[in-house]
Amino acid sequence: MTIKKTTMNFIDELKWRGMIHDMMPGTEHEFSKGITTAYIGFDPTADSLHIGSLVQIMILVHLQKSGHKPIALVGGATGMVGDPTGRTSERNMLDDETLQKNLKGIRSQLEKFLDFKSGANAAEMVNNYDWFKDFSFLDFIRDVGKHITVNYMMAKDSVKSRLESGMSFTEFSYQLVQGYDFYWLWKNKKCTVQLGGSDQWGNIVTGTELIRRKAGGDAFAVTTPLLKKADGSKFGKSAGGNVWLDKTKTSPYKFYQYWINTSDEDASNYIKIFTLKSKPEIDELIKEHLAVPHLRLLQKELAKDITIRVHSVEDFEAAVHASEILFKKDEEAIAGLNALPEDVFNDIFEGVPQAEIALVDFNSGISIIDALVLKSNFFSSNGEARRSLKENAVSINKSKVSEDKILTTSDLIKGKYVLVQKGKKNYYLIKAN
RNA sequence: GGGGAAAUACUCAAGCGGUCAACGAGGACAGACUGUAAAUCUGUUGGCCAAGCCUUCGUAGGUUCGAAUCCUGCUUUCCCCA
Repeated sequence: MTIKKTTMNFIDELKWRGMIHDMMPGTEHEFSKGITTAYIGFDPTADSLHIGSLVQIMILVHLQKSGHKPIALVGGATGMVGDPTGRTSERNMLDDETLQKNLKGIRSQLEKFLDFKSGANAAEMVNNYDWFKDFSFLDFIRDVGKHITVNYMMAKDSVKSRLESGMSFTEFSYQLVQGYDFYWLWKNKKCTVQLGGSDQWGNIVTGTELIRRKAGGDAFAVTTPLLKKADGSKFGKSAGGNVWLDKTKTSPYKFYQYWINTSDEDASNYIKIFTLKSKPEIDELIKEHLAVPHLRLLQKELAKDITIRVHSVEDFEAAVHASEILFKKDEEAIAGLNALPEDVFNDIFEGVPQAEIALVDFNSGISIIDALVLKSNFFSSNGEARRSLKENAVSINKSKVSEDKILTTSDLIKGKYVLVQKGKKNYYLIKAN
C-alpha cells in the first residue's frame, strides 16, 4: 500500500498518541537529522500476527508517514532460540518447517500496512536468519560475546527472574543474538533506532551497548507501553483466545465485534493507537462520544477503521450487516434473517459454530438438551446445558427457552436453520438436512 | 550425600478419619440494570437416567465398617545442612 506523508515529527506524533513508554536520550535529535532508519522485530511464533502486534505495526506506519525508513525484522534466527522475556519457563523450540510457514504468513500480513516499493524511505523486510546462518558459533562468541560481559547479561530482568527456576544457555544467549541483529542492521543498513514493546527494553539496550563497545557507534531506542485493558485484563484476548489478523483464524465479524465491545475508557486510548486519524479529528470524536455515550461512536469508528485496514471495506460492511441483524430484538431479527438471501445468511454465520441435524429428527421433535449436547456438542455436557437453561441464558431464534422446549420443524428459519444463543453474544447455528 | 516440608478442582488456597463433590478468594460463564461500555447486585462453576447414583484431592498399594485426611513405596517441587 502507499503511505501519505504527514508533517508532524515522528516522536511528537507518538507522544500525543500515548505510544511512548521510554526513549533513550538523544533519540529525538536522531530523528531530526533526516531520513532515519528504524526497526522492529516480529516473533514468528505463529503463522499470523495478532492484534497485540498491531501496535508495533502502527509504529512502523507512523515512522514511514513521517518520512523515515522502517525495517520489519522477522526473526528466523531468534525464533529458533526463543526470547525468555516475560516467560517463566523454557520455551519450546520451533521446528524449521513451522518456522518457515510462520515467516511467510507474517511477511504477507506486513505487506498490507507498509509501503515496500516507493522512494527513499521504502519499507524493507529482513530475516535475521540470513546473517546468522553462516555465522559459526566460534566466530560468534569471539566477535560478539567478547564485547558483552556475563555480569551485564545477568543483570537483565528477563534473566534474573529465571535464575531460580532455571534457564538454558540457549535462552540466556537470546539477548546477544537480538543485540547482534541491531548491530548488523546498524552496520549494514544504517539503522540507528530500534523500536519495540517496553518488555524489549533490556534486549534493545544490549544491542546499543554492543554497537557502542564493538564499533564505538551511537544507537537509540523507543519503546511502547504494553497495552492492557482498563480492567487490568490482557489486551487482545477474547473468549476464544487470541484475536488474529488472519481472517481464517478470527473471522472479520468476530474481529469487528472485538473492537465494538471495547469499553469507553479503553476506546479513547485505542483510537489514538490503532487508527491514523488526526488529533483534531480524535478530539472531536471523544467530545461527541462524551455527549452521547450510548451511541458508542468511538467504538464504532475504532472498529470500522481497523476492520477496513486489516481486512477490507467489504468485510467491514458484511460485519456491520451481520451485527445489525444479530443484535436486533426478537421478531425483528427473525424477520430480518428470513428475508436474507441464503448466501448472505451463510456469510453472517461463517465462523459461528455449526452443527447438522437430520430433518427427520425435527419431524419427531428433539428435546432442547439433546439438540445442544448430543446432536451438536455446542455444550460439553447435559449438566452444563441444563444449568444454562435454568439460568435463562439460552435462546432459540432469539427467544428464551426453558428445559422442556422441544424443537420441531416450526422452529426452522428458512425451513432449514435454527439459531441458538447462549447469553447475548454467543451464537450457534443448527442446520437441518 | 544428610535432614525437613509439601503436592487439593482453571489459579491461589482451606481441609488433618465420617456431616466433603470438598470452606474461601480470584477468574470464567450467565441473569438483572444499561449502551453489544464500565461499575454494581444475584446465580452457576466434576459427570449422570438427578430428593439418588458415579468418578475426583501427585501416583501405586495398605490400615479401617468408612480416607483428601492415617501407614508404606514411587514421582515431583521447595527449604536447611554438607
